[in-house]
Amino acid sequence: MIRVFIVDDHPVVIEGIHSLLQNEKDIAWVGQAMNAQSCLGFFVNNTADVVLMDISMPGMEGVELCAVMKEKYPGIMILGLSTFNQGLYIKKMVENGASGYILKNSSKEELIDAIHAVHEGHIYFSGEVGMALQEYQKSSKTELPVLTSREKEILALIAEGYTNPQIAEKIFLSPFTIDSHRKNLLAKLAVKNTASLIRLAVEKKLI
Amino acid sequence: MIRVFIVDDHPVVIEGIHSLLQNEKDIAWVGQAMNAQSCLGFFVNNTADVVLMDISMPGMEGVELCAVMKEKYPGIMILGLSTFNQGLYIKKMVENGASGYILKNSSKEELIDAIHAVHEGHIYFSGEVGMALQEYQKSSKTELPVLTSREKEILALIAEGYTNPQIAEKIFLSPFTIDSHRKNLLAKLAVKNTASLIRLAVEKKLI
DNA sequence: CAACCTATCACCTGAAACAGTGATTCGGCC
DNA sequence: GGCCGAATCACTGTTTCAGGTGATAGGTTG
Repeated sequence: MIRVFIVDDHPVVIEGIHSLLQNEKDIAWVGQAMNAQSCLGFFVNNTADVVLMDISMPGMEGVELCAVMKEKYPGIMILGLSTFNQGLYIKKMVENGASGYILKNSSKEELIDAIHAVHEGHIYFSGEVGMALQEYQKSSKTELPVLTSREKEILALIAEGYTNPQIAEKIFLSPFTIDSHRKNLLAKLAVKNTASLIRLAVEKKLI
Repeated sequence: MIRVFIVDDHPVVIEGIHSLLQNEKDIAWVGQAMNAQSCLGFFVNNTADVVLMDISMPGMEGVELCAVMKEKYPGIMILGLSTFNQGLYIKKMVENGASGYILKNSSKEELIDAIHAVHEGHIYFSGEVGMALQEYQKSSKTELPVLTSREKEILALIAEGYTNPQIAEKIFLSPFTIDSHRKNLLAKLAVKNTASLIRLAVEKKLI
């Protein structure tokens, strides 16, 4: 028997999901909350196996609530729930401990599949969400200028915290050369200092 | 009928999985490869629905092969397959387009569940893998010194590419003050220059 | 072969970052 | 009330970075 709790600020959604799950033999409805506070209040004296959680709520964001819940009760599996279908949000939810993510307009079957999957400890994304996530990952990589292998090498060393003289010594080149490559990196990636350079490099996974 | 292809450099694994899937009514075994080249060769004139792919292969890494395959044939779903259970690899696979990840010692049921899930476009991780992934995400956040709100604010502005004088002007403080905060950031995070600072900040998601 | 890109090296100047030291104010806490 | 940390400001050096400009050598390719 899987004990399910739901957090959503839309009563309609709570009702809808409640009725969808009503006749499921192995799913028990243990409670509901319309905001983060009352959700946290519930879990002081109660528990659940799976929490369906809206990511867009007033006050505390779903993302934050997710992190707090996982911190306090690591055993409770969280299934993200939203009308949104945006890669960024989904990624953040997973980074904060959610075990899955489905859209509110999912079919009954999808909902129940997802609840079972996360309850068993799996990570599960419904089809549409999975697509969006991969699309997002993809888009965050494209449209980048091509760096030469030397440039990538030096970029990596800069990111490691080495200065130009140190890099020069390390790879047996003149400090002037390192400086040239560094300037080319700034120009190619259209940034104006080391800080933006490294940020871009890490975010676009160039290193 | 789901057409399954497998890439793995261990014949034993290919055989094992072949026999596991042999009696499945809705799964068709369309071929196998023991390295990235022969895999790519196969898909020139053939296709499949799901590719089971080892992530640790000699020559081209599974991670790279995954990226190439997804680039050429976005419709083919890739299911990572390994004896490893390390968050970093798993994350990289997903970033490169894999739709799921299971361990080679998974049960028959898990394997078949996973194939169905990714075929339907879902993203799916088996229990052990999901745990490892979340554990990894978690570990990448802990053990960090506490930054004050001012420090976080200035860190964010540095990451945006602003210099000390610019930040000073922006938040109405003396450039000396910004410099102090900056030094505190370097000290607290135990790094020695902007490059390492920003790298750490992005990787640990401080900004 | 000429055009082009890469990788290399060089110099100069000004701006920014880093290192060290120290001081004041303000608020929270025992 | 005294202690502590956060936040602010200040000065002085030294090192590093950024911008500009230019040169040479080697490989690719039309």
